[in-house]
Amino acid sequence: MQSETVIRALGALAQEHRLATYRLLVQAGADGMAAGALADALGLPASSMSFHLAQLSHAGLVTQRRQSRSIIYAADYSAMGALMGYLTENCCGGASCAPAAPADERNVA
Amino acid sequence: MQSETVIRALGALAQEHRLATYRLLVQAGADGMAAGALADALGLPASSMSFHLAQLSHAGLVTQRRQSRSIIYAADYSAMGALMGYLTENCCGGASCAPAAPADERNVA
DNA sequence: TCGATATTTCGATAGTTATCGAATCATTGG
DNA sequence: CCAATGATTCGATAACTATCGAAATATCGA
Repeated sequence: MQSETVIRALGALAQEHRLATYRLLVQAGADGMAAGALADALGLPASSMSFHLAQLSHAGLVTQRRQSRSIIYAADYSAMGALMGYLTENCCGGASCAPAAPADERNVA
Repeated sequence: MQSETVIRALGALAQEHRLATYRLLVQAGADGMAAGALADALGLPASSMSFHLAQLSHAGLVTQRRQSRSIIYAADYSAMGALMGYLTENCCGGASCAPAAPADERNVA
């Protein structure tokens, strides 16, 4: 994982509505949730929700698929796993302050 | 860990210079590095470096101590550990996509 | 105390990000 | 094919963030 990718992922999660969105999608699991359902749940106008979903999507944190008129978003766990791996590798110099992640994709940004 | 704290930490790391700074501090370990040394290493003017260090500090990711004329910054691993814990708890609904963290500070943002 | 060194604070400016209504696009049911 | 529904794109605006020089603050050595 490259630092630019990491920065995009961190930046995507570093916003109230997007962090809440991501958490809802994690809870929803593989079924995911439609953009409109997310907007309702968070009390956001559709255009704002769409803006935030685009950020999460661009950061690779969520996937999208169309189901009839709705677009269903779902959390992409592998991206979060990669992010966790990067943070772990770059925290405590790999000796790990929190035991986690694969540990052989060592990365010098 | 509260979501506001999480957002601040994520936001602090979601910036090229600050991520690089944090990585240098992780490598430096407990000895830490002086603000000026960090500025030199990253090729940033002192005032910009100071700005970024303040963000990291405000997010609780680094500690600071004065040593004579210099101010030494060091990575605070516990904050990163807490962040990792939060992300893990809120990723895969705690079932963990990347096995990590304490796991009993369950948190509903 | 004075001058030099290390850092932070201030202030101006440029760039980025968030917000949200209106317009547009895509899909479905009748 | 048309109206309705679900979502995105556009455009304007407000808010926040980054940058960096100059000025201010703290510490040390002579």
